[in-house]
Amino acid sequence: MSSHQKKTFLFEAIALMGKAFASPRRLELIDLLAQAPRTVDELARESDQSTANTSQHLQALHGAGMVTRTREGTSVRYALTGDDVLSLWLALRNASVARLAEVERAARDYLGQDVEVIGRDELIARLRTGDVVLVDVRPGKEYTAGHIEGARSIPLEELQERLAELPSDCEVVAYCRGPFCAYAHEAVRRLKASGRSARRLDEGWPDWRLADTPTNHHRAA
Amino acid sequence: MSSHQKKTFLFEAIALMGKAFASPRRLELIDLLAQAPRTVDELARESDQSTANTSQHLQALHGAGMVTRTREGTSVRYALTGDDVLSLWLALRNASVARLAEVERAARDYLGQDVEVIGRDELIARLRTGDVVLVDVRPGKEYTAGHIEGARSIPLEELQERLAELPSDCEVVAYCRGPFCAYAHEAVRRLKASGRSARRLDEGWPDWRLADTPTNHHRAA
DNA sequence: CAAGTTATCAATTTATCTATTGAATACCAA
DNA sequence: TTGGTATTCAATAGATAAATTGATAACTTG
Repeated sequence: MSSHQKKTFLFEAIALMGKAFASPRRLELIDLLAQAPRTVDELARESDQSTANTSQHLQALHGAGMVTRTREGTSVRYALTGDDVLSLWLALRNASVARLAEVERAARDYLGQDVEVIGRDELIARLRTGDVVLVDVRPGKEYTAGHIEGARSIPLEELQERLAELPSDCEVVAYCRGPFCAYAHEAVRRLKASGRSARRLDEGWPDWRLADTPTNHHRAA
Repeated sequence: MSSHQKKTFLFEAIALMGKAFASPRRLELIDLLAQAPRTVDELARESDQSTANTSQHLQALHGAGMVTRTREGTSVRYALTGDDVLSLWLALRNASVARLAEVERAARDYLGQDVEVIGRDELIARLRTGDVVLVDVRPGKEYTAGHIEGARSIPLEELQERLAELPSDCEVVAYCRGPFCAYAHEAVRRLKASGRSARRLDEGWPDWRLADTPTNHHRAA
């Protein structure tokens, strides 16, 4: 076999993983799994597609080495294989918004009116001085699977009725799944409508966690 | 338009970039562009495919925001859009070899017998004490487009006849395009066959350069 | 402006991918 | 063992993508 043919096989093998990113449906599944492992059924409901279809996409992802599957009684729980895969997804997400105007437009359209943001460094400083309260507005299960240290969980759905839990004399910072997730945007809008001072963290939990472990993200986990 | 429909549009937009990674031919082009900008004709020759086909793939990459095109007289020069795209490609390459056995196998098969490697940190230390000579065995144009500081250019093709240029009393370290490039492997094998002490650097020029600028690779360049 | 090079376009064929449907399988609990 | 739930399989139709071919357009040089 010629040398160039061998090189062709190599690129074909890499493309096995590349193909996994070619379908919007699969990207949506990856995005959900980036927050927490989930069963097929949960994924199907949350991504609004049929169970059979979801299962097939998950098998495609499994074939590309991007997710692991674990049987749990009657259901099967899928999870991202490791931080290298997570970081790959985040890199794609960030590059696409930086380089494709249509992504930027679609994101603005989905997220609605932008709200004031706070960056990582400022948040860390303000958490240290204690004049800010950090709120995780994702669903409870995702908070349980992992969250920023010092954050309290108030899922967006419960925000309205649990307003009293938040001290009224200090600023609220909300975060959610990431820059393309609407939860934190909506939370800040609601908080402001209730007369609170609020901003959203400009990154989500996966971004925060990866930045916290500054190992080389090119490598395997 | 419903909220979920807007989210669907967002993922469809991101998939525009994801699709770019779905074809082995395109990956080969990206890999070449990761070293240095090139014209359509050069890319077609180096990736061993027709000019028309190459041009079409390049247009696909351009549509995905991953390459820029510049007319230069009678030809058109393509280049990767920025470091975020480069780092995305490296992340895919590294994740695929870590997670897919077929990539690992295809790589081993293409690269042949493995040779001794040296890591980044050790190389830096040895360069400081001066008891090692670093050689860039990529084609001259790629060296010109950028190389590791302190490296000298001896393209693999010329290695045999230029052996005398290398001091015989110190170890030689060779590097090339990256871990999937056969040049450094072959260079080390030839050097050893000539009785030299030689190892290959375990990363290529793009990897080295990105690691040197420890900005967050998730962000745009 | 004519000739030659480089790149792109347009049309076609072939191959691959996606979503849907309905059936089949694996597991749990009674 | 039986019934119920969760997941996967198999088959199909529809949609997309890839490589090839030959023609066209853009530019440079003589």
